[in-house]
Amino acid sequence: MMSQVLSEQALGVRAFAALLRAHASSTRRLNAQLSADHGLTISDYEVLLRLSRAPERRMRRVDLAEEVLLTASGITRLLDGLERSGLVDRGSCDGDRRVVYAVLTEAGRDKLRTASATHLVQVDELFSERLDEEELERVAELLGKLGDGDGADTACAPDD
Amino acid sequence: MMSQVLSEQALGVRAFAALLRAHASSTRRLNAQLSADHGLTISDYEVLLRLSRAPERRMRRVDLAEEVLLTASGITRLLDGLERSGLVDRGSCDGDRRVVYAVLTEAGRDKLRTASATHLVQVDELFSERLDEEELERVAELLGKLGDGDGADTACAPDD
DNA sequence: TCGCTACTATTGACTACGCAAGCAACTATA
DNA sequence: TATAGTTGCTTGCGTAGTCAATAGTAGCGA
Repeated sequence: MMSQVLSEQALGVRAFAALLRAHASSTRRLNAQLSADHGLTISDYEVLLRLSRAPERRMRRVDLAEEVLLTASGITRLLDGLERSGLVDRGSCDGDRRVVYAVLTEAGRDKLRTASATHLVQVDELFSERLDEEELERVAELLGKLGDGDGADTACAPDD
Repeated sequence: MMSQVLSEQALGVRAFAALLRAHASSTRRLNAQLSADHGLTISDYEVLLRLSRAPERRMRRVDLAEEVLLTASGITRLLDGLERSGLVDRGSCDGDRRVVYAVLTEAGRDKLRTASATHLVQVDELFSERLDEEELERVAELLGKLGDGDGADTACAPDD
């Protein structure tokens, strides 16, 4: 009776295994490239990117955390690093003194621009190497359904 | 001219972003469940699983590392934990004294069996909740192409 | 047999997170 | 206003994983 259940489960379980492998393999490669070329992790990049498209290039830390799927403490530490590198600044919020904005600096914008130039090419190389256009579209769509609830905009290039 | 390049890249880049979100969201949830219910991480589970299906329920550490996409040192530390918990044992290899087998113990088999009972259900719940059968098959296939080269057998249930 | 290179495994130092706990500031309720 | 509950952020501590360096073993060619 267990094996009955198991065979029904095989599909989801197989999909998960494939997800684990695809993620490990692609992030290892892209993270290595991004950090060698620019000293950034993928999460760093994602944060800079979100900030660059936010109004006034700033966001509350909670919101940022939610968008890049980190916890509150994760975002604090990540931003510590970006602040030390001068890519992000802190800004206070009139009207609610609990919140501390993360604000993209000029240096941060520059960094994002130069990092994008190589990173986006590398991402696309990796994926186009293995899937054709139709497949890429489909996999993005299906993975979107597996993401956390609100399928936020997931485009990955800075606006300008 | 940059924007030209960017629009061509959008597909792979979007797929990658979706992969990151889908992975973070599903592993966080499943890891939490697996560790709450059984004190195992997903990697622990994967290792126990591979061992359970290997001849004589044992594998060289290098091979294990490659299968679960960890580095050599990563496997050493992971196995340290499983050894401390008595789920895995060390075995030496006549003929090549460099290699140390990781051997699944009886306790390890039991653990894997009981963990599977809940874990597989949870994995499947998560995925079936969001994708139908045809979609699951398709996403597993596409993700398979993104995995590291040799698309090893990725089934996720113990044999017995 | 001696060295040379390749491979397996481990260790130390480090990073990137997560969780739980805590503080400070806001909101609501009375 | 007091009091209670909630939210935003930070901090201490623990864990999982990486990389670089090391040691032991294997196997080869001179």
